[in-house]
Amino acid sequence: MRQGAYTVTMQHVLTAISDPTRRAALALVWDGGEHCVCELMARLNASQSRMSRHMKVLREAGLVLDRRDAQWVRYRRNPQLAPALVAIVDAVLAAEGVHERKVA
Amino acid sequence: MRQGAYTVTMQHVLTAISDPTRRAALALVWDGGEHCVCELMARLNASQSRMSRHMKVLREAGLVLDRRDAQWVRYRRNPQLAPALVAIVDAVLAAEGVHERKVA
DNA sequence: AACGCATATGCGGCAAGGCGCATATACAGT
DNA sequence: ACTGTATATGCGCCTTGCCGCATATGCGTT
Repeated sequence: MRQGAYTVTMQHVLTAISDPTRRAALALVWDGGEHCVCELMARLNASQSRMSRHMKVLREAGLVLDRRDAQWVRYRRNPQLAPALVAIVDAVLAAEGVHERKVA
Repeated sequence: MRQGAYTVTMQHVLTAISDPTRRAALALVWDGGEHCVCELMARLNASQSRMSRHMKVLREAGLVLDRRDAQWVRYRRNPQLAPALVAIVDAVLAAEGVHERKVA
């Protein structure tokens, strides 16, 4: 049945966005564009293995999709994400966005 | 400054709702009423120390408030919670609620 | 085929989190 | 004061999670 699988996904989503670095990566990818790991590494000041692993978690939670493009792997927001889960991500990113305005 | 403190709270909130038992407890308390630990224990089938600790995490995240009432401690939703954080909780609880309808 | 760049992953260490058990604390009733 | 009920917490165990390092893999260039 779907119910069980869904609850697991929900749990995965929450676990995924509970890490600051992953939230930051998600925020970058949430613009709808494609971003290679090297870009995310640079912008988030994260090591290669660390970044790669974090993206894996986001991917396995269903939040992002990845695509091979020559030597790069492009990550992008998953457009098929269930609306209820999109709502969660939007709420979280919005809550973080509230402050940075002050700085910017 | 407030910004740092807020980000920490945000992190606390996400950590708090990342646990299934805590989400369930939050859902119960989210009705606006007061609930003693014994009630939550019974309804969530959790041990006493486990329930008490989980509620402590929710309290420290600012999600709930507690009040002594004779031998009981009544927990309730925190009405002062920042709107941006309320939005997160609402989104999460709504996402979970989607399924239980099928069962009920 | 050899090299270089980009990404993924096995491994080990270390810190954080959840739980049960026992105990402490708070309060009410007798 | 003593007992019973309700809740909190110190402690130790065990699991999970994050990270760096080293290595493997995929792909393009020469």
